[in-house]
Amino acid sequence: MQLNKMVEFHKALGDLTRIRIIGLLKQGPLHGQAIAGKLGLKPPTITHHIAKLREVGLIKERRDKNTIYFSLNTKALEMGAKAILNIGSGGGDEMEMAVTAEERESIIKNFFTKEGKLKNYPAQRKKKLVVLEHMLKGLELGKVYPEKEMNEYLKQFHEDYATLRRELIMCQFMYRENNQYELNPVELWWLK
Amino acid sequence: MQLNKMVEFHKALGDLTRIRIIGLLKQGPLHGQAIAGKLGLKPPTITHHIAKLREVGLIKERRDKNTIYFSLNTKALEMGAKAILNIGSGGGDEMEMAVTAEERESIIKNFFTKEGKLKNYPAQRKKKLVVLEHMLKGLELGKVYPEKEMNEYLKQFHEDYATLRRELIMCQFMYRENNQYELNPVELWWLK
DNA sequence: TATCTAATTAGATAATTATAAAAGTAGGTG
DNA sequence: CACCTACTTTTATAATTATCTAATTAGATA
Repeated sequence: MQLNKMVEFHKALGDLTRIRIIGLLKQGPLHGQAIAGKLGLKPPTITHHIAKLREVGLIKERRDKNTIYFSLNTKALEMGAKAILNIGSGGGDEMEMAVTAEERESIIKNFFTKEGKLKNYPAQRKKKLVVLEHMLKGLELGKVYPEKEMNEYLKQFHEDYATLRRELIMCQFMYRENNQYELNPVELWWLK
Repeated sequence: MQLNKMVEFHKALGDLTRIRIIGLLKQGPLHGQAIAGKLGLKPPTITHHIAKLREVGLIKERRDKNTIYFSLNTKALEMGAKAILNIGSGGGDEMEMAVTAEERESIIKNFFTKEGKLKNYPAQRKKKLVVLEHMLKGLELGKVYPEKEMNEYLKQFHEDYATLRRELIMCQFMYRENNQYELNPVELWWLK
């Protein structure tokens, strides 16, 4: 995980109110005013904290009439919590830093054809991450993809979908559970 | 883990400089000026950050002449990181809050004889925690205790050392690794 | 003792942020 | 349409904190 994301993740948990919200949501979905009531705080404060948690992918939400039910993305919590344990083992040259929007654009232009095919696979870790992220933009956060569907999707970028699939897992952009694939929300919170 | 400790733990990790320090120490011990040099910061800044990390039990140190070598307590990191995953499952009535110094003193007075023997074992979780913590004050942070020595130590409080030993593990004040016992620095950072 | 080195403390500044009051928005209902 | 409810945005304030410079402490050595 990129260092900045890791910092944001722990910053999100480094607040008593947000920890208490997590404790509440662990027991099941709740709407904003219910959270405010249980914690003795005002609704705007809850909005503020939910936004912080959402920014790091910890919140799922479902709307019912006027009421929004917030729930905890436990998978994201788990992956985020464990990320610090593997710090430095990313095979990277040193500590990873954020990539600027310009760099990102240039990398994508260099590695993809006009038709969107992957020309070749970057060796440099930083570029690899940008390329993998780019290919995930057509997938949906929270949706579960069977292996066959995953293969079909990746084939649009390159014949060797198996390598791509493996790389996605290795870089932790996706995780696999009994042959089904899902986006890792901790790495990909920026995807809408 | 007490909620406040959990907040402090994540606050400690919610800073880019401290995450980078952890990344460095993961590779081996370093002294203050070396860390400052590698990160491009001044020594006082490193002192500041090391103090934050030490407060939550993440730093071990060894002195050699004038130089202090800091290293990472990886076990503490691991236990702290995983604590959030078990939030709410502490069997507690609700969210645990800090115990005041007065409460603590009163609980200890009630459950121990003048000679330091444990009169009976509290049922209420809050009191249980205080009692267990109290008995650990004679142990050393970072030291490894063989089972036999552990039993001897606990016998000074109660004949039924096996129950005490089990409770210490269950409440995560200690952890066991191939029949050796060690204090959990995340729970017990306040011990000296 | 004087001196050197490494770490810490004290004090100052600039940046971040948790909270709430007040105003605004968006969807649902009479 | 007017009205209600739930959430969000804006703005302000108070508290926290990351960083530095300058001064201080602590230990080792000559």
